[in-house]
Amino acid sequence: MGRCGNGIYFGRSRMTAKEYISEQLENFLKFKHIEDLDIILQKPKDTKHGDFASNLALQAARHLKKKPADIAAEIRDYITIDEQYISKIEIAGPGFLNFFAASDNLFAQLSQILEQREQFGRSDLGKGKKAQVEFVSANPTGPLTIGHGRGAVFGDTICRLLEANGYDVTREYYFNNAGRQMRVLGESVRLRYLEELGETVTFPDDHYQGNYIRDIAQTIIKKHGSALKDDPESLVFKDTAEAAIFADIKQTIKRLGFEFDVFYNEKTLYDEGRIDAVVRELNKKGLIACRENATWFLSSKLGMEQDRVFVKSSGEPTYRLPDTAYHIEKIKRGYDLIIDVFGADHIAAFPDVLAAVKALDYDVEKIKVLIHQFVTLTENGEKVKMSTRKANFITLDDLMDDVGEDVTRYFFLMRNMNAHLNFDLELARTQSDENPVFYIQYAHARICSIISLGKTKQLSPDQNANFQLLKETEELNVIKHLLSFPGIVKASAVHYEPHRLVNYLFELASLFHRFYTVCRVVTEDAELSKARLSLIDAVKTVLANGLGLLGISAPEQM
RNA sequence: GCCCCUGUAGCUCAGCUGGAUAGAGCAGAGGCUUCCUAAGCCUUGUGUCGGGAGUUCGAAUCUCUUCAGGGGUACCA
Repeated sequence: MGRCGNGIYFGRSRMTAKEYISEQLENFLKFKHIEDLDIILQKPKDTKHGDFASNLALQAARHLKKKPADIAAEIRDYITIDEQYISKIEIAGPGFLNFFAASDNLFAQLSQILEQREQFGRSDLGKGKKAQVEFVSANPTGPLTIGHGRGAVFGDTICRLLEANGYDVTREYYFNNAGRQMRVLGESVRLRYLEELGETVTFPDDHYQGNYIRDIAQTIIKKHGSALKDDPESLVFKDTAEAAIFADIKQTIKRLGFEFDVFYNEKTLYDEGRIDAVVRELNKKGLIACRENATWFLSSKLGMEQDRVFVKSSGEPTYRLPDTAYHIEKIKRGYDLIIDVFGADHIAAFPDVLAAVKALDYDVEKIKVLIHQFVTLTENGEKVKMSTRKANFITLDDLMDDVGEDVTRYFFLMRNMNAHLNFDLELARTQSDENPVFYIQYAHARICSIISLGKTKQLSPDQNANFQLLKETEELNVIKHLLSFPGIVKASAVHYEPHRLVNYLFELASLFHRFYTVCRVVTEDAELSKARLSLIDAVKTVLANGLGLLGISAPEQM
């Protein structure tokens, strides 16, 4: 309502320039009896093309059978130029309509940023709605690695973006501590335990090789001595490992800057009978069959390529069955939005699961599956293959030790999630000073420094400063970019693409640095100084708000 | 074989619902500080937007096809 995309506010009016122009264009369409044409107002790349551009004349050419340029002229004459909103309209190129916003009203909006402060950029898009985001969800077999990092940071940032848009968000971690992996983990610990007690054992290749296994064995020795030596069935090994590894994972996640609200154990689904219920209900729909002692989900009846095994002939369910039960359980909890964050290796798993959920008449439209591509790690120009089992991995903690938490988060967020992330370890380690995150943070620190200098001269930012004095191109470019922040936050959330915000902040920092070299802020001219201090205070606000949404700190000095 | 993702400057990548001369960082070359942090700014070169066809006023963006890379296609998760 109050905010609108790239909208620019005008005075006390509740309508933005964009809304005003849209309304005028709608009226034109009605006047001409043209239907099914969308009004598209773009922010032109080139500032010479105004603040908003419309291609309406080009599109309407088909309907009206006239030249686009003539229609554009007709539209221009049709529109009432209310100087509260627009200063002029130009026709350019093949028939674009370029609208120029009235500058006085840019200033009114700038003032708004200083009034809204940390609220600026937030919206109530998801007000009253509950969202649940499931991510990381690594089984507790080892420390979180760089491979998990992307999903972790991406998931948390999605949560932050949803929260900024008014959603009530639950961060959830789903795990399974009962499968084959975990049995191997327990056995790995037991063998190391025996080794540490001086026994000679053969340690199989397919067991967990990492040093952390030995550490866990040591803690067991401290607590139990050699009492478990002849008890190969003891659950102490697995349980101790699970507890230790989970503690480690939680600590890593805390360091990344967030915490999970819920750790959901897959076992719960069995205990509550939800697994059996899924099979029973699907069976009622004729979607279950037994073949060769296994229970099959007849997904081919629902248009899937092939049927899938839900329960193996051994009696053990495949992952698809509990996943189905889990999603149904989440829907029953009453969320309006359910998000799964998966790595590309899970891409094949969800269509069958969603098909099963849908077959049982649940609303799968609420479920959004976000897939992020892999992180390919390179070191010395060579790809590093990572495997938790082989202990051939770099942990997230290692990474944060090397380059810091901020750089870690930034690195994982800066690229589109459906593109592979090429993580160059050497670059992250040795050239971290050149990382763009510092460029953005430096802009923030610089502003803090200037503002404190202003204070020594009794000059402070003021939302009622005389913004009319801001006339330089560099100043106006900064202001216009600031005003598009709410739209970026919204778009980043709606499309689940945090990298849009990353790019936005980088551009803002760039525009600020340019402004800084051209315009001196603190001068003998008190009025102008105040106006510029207020401007950079607004930049600082947006930088801090934006970095906050990415979980990256905004330092006061560097 | 089939499905999904990707292919844009030497390298790493942006490019929003198709729009007006395709952008940034790094790397290369050169410059800027009597003055608010030089972790900064400015100048400079680079493109068959993987190839081909189509849709249209207009395509890096949509459709088809083809090539290349990654992932999936298990009674593993």
